[in-house]
Amino acid sequence: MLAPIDLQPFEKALTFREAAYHAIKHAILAGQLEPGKPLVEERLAAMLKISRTPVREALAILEHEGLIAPIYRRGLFVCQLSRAQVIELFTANEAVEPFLARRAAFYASPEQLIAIERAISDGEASVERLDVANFLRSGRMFHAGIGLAAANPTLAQLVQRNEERVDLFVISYGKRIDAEMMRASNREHQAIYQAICDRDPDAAARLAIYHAQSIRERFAALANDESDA
Amino acid sequence: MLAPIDLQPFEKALTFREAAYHAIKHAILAGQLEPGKPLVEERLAAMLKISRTPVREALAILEHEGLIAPIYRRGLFVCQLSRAQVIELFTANEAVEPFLARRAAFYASPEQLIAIERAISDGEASVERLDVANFLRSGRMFHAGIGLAAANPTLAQLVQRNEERVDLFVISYGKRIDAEMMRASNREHQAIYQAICDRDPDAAARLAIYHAQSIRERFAALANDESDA
DNA sequence: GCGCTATTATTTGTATACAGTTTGTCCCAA
DNA sequence: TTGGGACAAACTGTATACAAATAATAGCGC
Repeated sequence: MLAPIDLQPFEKALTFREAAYHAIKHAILAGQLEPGKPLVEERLAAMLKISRTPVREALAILEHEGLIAPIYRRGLFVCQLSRAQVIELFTANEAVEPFLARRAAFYASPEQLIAIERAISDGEASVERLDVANFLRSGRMFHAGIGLAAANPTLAQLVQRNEERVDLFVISYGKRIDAEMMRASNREHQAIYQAICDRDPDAAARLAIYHAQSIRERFAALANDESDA
Repeated sequence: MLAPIDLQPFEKALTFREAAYHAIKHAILAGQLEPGKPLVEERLAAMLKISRTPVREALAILEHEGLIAPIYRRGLFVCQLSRAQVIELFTANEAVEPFLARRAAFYASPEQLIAIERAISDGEASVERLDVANFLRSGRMFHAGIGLAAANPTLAQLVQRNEERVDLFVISYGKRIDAEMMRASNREHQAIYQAICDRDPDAAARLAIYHAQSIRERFAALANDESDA
């Protein structure tokens, strides 16, 4: 329990702060640091084998991103999003994703298309292995790829952060994500990708809206199954 | 030169970090900390009469928001946005603002309408006094008001941050903002406000698009006057 | 045995200390 | 006078130290 977080994969970071930021974020999104659980600074520092100072700076950023939440003098906790918050995120995505998909259909370079395709393949591979964490990660890669291809860093970043927060919700509430849900999502990704390859902005935008809406419906159904709020 | 930043107005903040965050951000957006100028941690700490630790945490967040940028081992600098970056911000706004305006026309409460109206009045008062900093601030208040009324914190926050970064550009490049520009912007704000009051979502969205586009054109013209990139 | 209070342990929020790097300056030589 | 190198100063990035506050625990009375 002392070293589940590894600094190694992020050593490319110049500063300990960046390394801690990526490592902690990764641990959260991989489900290693569970929503609702407290994050003890000293423990994280020990895991990363650094001092509390850069850890605190990383945590300040993650807090600002909405992945963790503080209670004054009591500590930080991995966020547990409410259903209403997730709905709100999806609403935001419904505004932004079609815009990005449309632009991606205009601007995507061959390399960017390959990156998107790779994310889709990764997602499909995850279904077979029932690897939910990797499925979510591939979804983030897909949307990040679209964002990059759309040549609008601001909105791309927004979508990426939204995806992360949605995934956090899935991690806490969505134990029962099944293969069929994953396959449906992958099919929609594939369709968007195809429209972008075909340089068909209208289709890309339309499919992106459809994807955002059907994801929302799938998740609403899933959340309704849970008894609590 | 030792105490231009006052911690006083933000003492409501629980932590020094929050106070520093707000104070530094305020100083940047008020033009007291000029774009391109270095931010020395110890100096800021001295100005705020606190230690470097909470200052650094605040700076980490501001860096993440894109208001300041670091050069490794050389220091932090108030961002100087390029014209391309600003165009990109406007493009993002053109996607998001109509969405928010439309929703505001649905959901705005009477109190929220009053807040929006107050922002407009504040902007109009700024024209008379040729107070650019306050004009910009009132613009941010206006868009923040729309965002709040639209009941979508995620997108509202995005627009607010975009506005801040745009204002940063204005501060560095837009010395020659004239009364006519300010008046045109105010007129467009007024029109959007009216549509929201009339509960006319389509008009609100249309006027928001028009506003975003015409702002972009005004700024493009302004930036083109400058010789440098 | 159960509830209440006092004490101890953790843990945060802030300050200070220290090491390494970069920048600027001064001096000397060509 | 100017170019280069050593030295000094300033500043960042990180670690450690400390105080205040909260949570946990033990002891006590009933």
